Amino acid sequence: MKFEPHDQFEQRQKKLEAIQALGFEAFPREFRWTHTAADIVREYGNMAAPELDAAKPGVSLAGRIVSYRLMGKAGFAHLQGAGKRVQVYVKKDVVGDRGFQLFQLLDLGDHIGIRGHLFRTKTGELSVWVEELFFLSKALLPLPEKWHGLADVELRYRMRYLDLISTEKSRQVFETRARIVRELRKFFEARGYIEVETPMMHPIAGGATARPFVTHHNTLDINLFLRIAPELYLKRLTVGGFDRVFEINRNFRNEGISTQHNPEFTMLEFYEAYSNYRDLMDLNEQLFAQVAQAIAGSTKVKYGDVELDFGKMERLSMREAIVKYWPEGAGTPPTVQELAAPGGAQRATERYNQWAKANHAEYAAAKGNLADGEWTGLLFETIAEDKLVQPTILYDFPTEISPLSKQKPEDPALTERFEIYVAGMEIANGFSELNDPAEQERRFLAQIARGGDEVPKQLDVDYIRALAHGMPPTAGEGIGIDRLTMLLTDSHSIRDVILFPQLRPEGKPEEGQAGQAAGKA
RNA sequence: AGGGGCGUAGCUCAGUGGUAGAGCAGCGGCCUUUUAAGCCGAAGGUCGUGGGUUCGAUCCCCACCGCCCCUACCA
Repeated sequence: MKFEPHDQFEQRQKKLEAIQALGFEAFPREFRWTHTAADIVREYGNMAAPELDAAKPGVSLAGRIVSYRLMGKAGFAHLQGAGKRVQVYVKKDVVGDRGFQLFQLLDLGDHIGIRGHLFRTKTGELSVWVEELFFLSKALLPLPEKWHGLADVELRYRMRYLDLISTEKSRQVFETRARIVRELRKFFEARGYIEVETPMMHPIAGGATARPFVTHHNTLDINLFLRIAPELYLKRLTVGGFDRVFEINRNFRNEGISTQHNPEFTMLEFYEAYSNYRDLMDLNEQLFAQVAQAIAGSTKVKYGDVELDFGKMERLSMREAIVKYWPEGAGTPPTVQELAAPGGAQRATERYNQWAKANHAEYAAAKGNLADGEWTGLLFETIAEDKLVQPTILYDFPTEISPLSKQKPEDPALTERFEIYVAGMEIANGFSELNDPAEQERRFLAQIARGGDEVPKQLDVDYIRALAHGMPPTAGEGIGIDRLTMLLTDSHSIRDVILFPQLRPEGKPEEGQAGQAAGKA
């Protein structure tokens, strides 16, 4: 074992030996505490010095030493637990020679337990008058600098444990994330949903358009894909009679990494039989308002320099959004009817691109030959997506880009699908589920014919067969938990809401990496 | 993948074409109500890596490695 900084590591090992020489165990097994730091602050935070002196409330407390001031024959330290800290005061003539020798051998980062009573110091800080000290664990490596903490973002991600100790804001983000997940479970359980877990390893990576990770099962000798979505399994469950199901778990997509993308990310997916996409839109308005209220205490949430209002959601069809956010100066906006006409979306996009070229605006670059619906999707993403800052339900997606959604009865070019956008990010995606097995097969085959590595190579016959056994009319949706957490914690990088975000492995690339056999690209 | 930025002590950061600095942490000493404790003393560095220019490079140039941001793919 050899870690930087060697000198401090060795120094602390010597101290640990000295602590053992005093008769303390190096790695004790337990400490029976009576109060947490939070308990002490909550119960005695407002008690004045004379009251404390009269009552001398007894406490046993454990925690990590995060500040340490030794002054000859007495000293102070702060013990931190679960983000809260309490000062302790250690006096040689109270704790005795052995106890004080132990105190002198402590370092920032060590865990100790103390028994004593509460009092206030001259300067008024609520503190524990230590009567007995218990050694609990040595930090052989030092903590980050006590005032600035850990500022290097790379170190914060790689050594998250240090970030959690020294950056209170970071702790809170992950506590909030846990509360968000709890609220979501409460919301769905209150509506009669049951939570399930479906496979993460799929023989066919379906349910979304994305490049999958491939792995291999030795005994079966088959390749498997880490799931890109749980969708097709959850819908098998609605066939099976689970009329209201949800799953909160990871998806894996072998694509770019950015402030909004991590290769593994957490989705809530839920399916509700006998409902359609309009029902889900209504449900979402309640859901987002309720979660925001529970987490932020208001439906209005500060995100950067804007205030997001989850109390109401604008609803726009995709074509309406294109018309609404058509840039000024790019000529007359197309009408919804023009966009709906054959070739209309392409003509509008070309018109937009002429303007974009001349004005150095974002260009709508089409890859290959696009169908009408793909043009519509492309144009929307180019001119409107990042304008959708306030929570917006965008609905009626083209059929060509929605292979799992049910078509609108009055217009088969469109599906009953919506997405929720907030702060320019896609947060949710839901639709009336396509449950016609023949139509589903036709769409899958069309996808496969089109090709590309974001699309399965083979038909998911098992899924079609499940549909053929009869799936009730169902609406389903996925919500990105990481992005939702970003919104509710004012975080602007997905890495700040994922405990251990994906980074390049440390050290030399050729050493011991899993994918070495693949060689250089 | 393309563009921009960053990389100096364990941590947070200064700095200069002439052999490297502070604060915190650590070490020795003093200090029994401090709180970014204080005071005295000593220590700590292949200035990301490898080339090049130069009498001389941490600094200038090139390549590579890593991280961050933007763009592209995507949720």
